[in-house]
Amino acid sequence: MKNLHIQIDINPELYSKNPDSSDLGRRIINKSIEMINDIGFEAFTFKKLGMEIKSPESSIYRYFDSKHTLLLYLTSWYWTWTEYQLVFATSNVSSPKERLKRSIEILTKPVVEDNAVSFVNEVLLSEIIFNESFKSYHTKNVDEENKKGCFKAYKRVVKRVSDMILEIKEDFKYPHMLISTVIEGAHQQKYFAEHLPALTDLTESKDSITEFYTELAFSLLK
Amino acid sequence: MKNLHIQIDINPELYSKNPDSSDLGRRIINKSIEMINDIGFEAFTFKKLGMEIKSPESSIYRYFDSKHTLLLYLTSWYWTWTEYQLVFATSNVSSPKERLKRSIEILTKPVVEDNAVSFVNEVLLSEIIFNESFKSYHTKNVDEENKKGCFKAYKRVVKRVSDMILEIKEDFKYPHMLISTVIEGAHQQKYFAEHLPALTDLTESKDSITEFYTELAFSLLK
DNA sequence: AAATAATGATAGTAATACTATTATAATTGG
DNA sequence: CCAATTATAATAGTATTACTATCATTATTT
Repeated sequence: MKNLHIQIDINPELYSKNPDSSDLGRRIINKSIEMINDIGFEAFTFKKLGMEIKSPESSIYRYFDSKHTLLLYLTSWYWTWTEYQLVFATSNVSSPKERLKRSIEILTKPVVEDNAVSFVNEVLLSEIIFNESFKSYHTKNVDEENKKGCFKAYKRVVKRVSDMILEIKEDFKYPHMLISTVIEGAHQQKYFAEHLPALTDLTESKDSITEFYTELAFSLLK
Repeated sequence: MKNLHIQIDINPELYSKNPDSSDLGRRIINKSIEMINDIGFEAFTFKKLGMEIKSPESSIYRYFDSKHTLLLYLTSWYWTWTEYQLVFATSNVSSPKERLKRSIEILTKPVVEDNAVSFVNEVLLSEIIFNESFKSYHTKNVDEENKKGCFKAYKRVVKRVSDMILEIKEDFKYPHMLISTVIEGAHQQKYFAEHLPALTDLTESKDSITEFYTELAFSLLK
C-alpha cells in the first residue's frame, strides 16, 4: 500500500497552471512545503521561494495567484491523500467501530513516513496541516472560496468518517461536529503541547492525543 | 451581578501605556473592538482606527506596540472578565456537576448582553474572541509572549474549569485537554456553522453547540 | 507661570504581495 | 527542421502595511 502510486487530482480552481504538469511546478510545491515548515506560513514569501528554487517570483505567480491559493492547494492535496489513507485503512474491516478507531488514528496522528513517490513530502505536509491549515479557511474570502469548491476534499473526509459514526449509532445528532472537533482538536492540542502546555495534559508521548480523542468519540457514542 | 463594577487588571506587558488611564486610550479600545468586529483583524489597521477616532496612528502606537499586542490585550481582558463570570455563576452552587455545566455554558455561548459599565462592549468582544482569538497565540512569538505571561488569563480559566472536572472525577487524565477542546471547539463550530456548514451539524439554534459540548464532557466523565 | 507630559501633524522606511513588460529559452506541430 | 507557440527569466514598478522619527501644540500638574 505504501508504495502504491495514487493519482491526486486537485480542483483546478486552486491553481492557474497545474504544478504537477512541469518540473518548475513540482519544484514549487516541493520547496514550498519545506520552507513553510521551516519558517512558517507568514514569513514564507514567493520572493524567498523564488530565491531557493532559482526562479523569479513572477514565474511562481503563473502557477498560483497568491500564497494563500498555494496553501489551499496544499491542504486540498493533503485531504485528498488522507482520504486514500482512510479507504485503505478501513477496507476489509467489517466492524464499524474498528473502522472508526483506525480513522481517528489517521486523523489525529501526524504522518511519520514519506512514501517518496510523488514530489510531495507527506511528513512535512502533515506538519503544515497540523500547524497552519486553519489559516486556509479563516479569511475574508471563505464563503467565496467555499463556493468554488476549495474545501471539498476536507469535507469529503469529514463526511466519510461521519458516515462511520452513523453506522455505529444511527440516531446520533452531531456526527460532523464530532469529527471536525476531533480533527481540529488534535491539531490544536499538538500545538498546545509544544507552545502552551498549560492548556493541555502533556505526557511523554504524543499518542495521548489520539487516545484522548478516541476515548472521547467512543464515550459519546455509547 | 450584571451591573457590578469589576476592575479588570491587565498584565502591563500588554501595553506601553495603560489604555484605561486616558480618554484616548479608552476610545482606542472601544473603537478597535467595533472595527475588528466589522472588518476583521487582518483588514484592521492603526491607520484606519486613527481615522475613526480622529487621532494619528502615532498616538495609538504610544499605547500599543503593534496591532498584535492590542489583540493580546483584548483577549486577556476577555478571559479576565470571563473568569469573573465563572466565579459568579458557580458560587454557592454545591454540586460540582452543576458548576461544570454552568461553566461550559459560559464558555461555549457568545455573550449577548453588554453590561454597559466599562468602555468595553462585551458582546462584540466575545464575537472577536470566537472569531479571532486563536490568532493571538498562533504566531512565531508565542513562546516569548507566553514567557512574558500574555496568556495567563486564558490559562487561569482553563485551570479553574479543569479543577471542577477533577472534583467530579479525580483520576481523569485529561482535564485541560478536555476543557481547551470544549472552548476552542465551540469557537470553531460557530465559525463552521456560518461559513462551512458541511463540517458541522447545523440546527436553527446555536444552542446545539453548547448542548454538544456539554454532552461530550459529561459522557467522558461518566 | 513654568515645567512636564500627552497628543497632533507630518514625513519617512523597509517589507510585502502583487502586476507589468520585454527578452530569451524550450517545446511542439507540420 | 524550422516556425510558431508556450514557458520561463530578468527587471521594474505599485499600493499597502506596519511601523519609526521628529517636532509642534495643547493639556495638566506643581
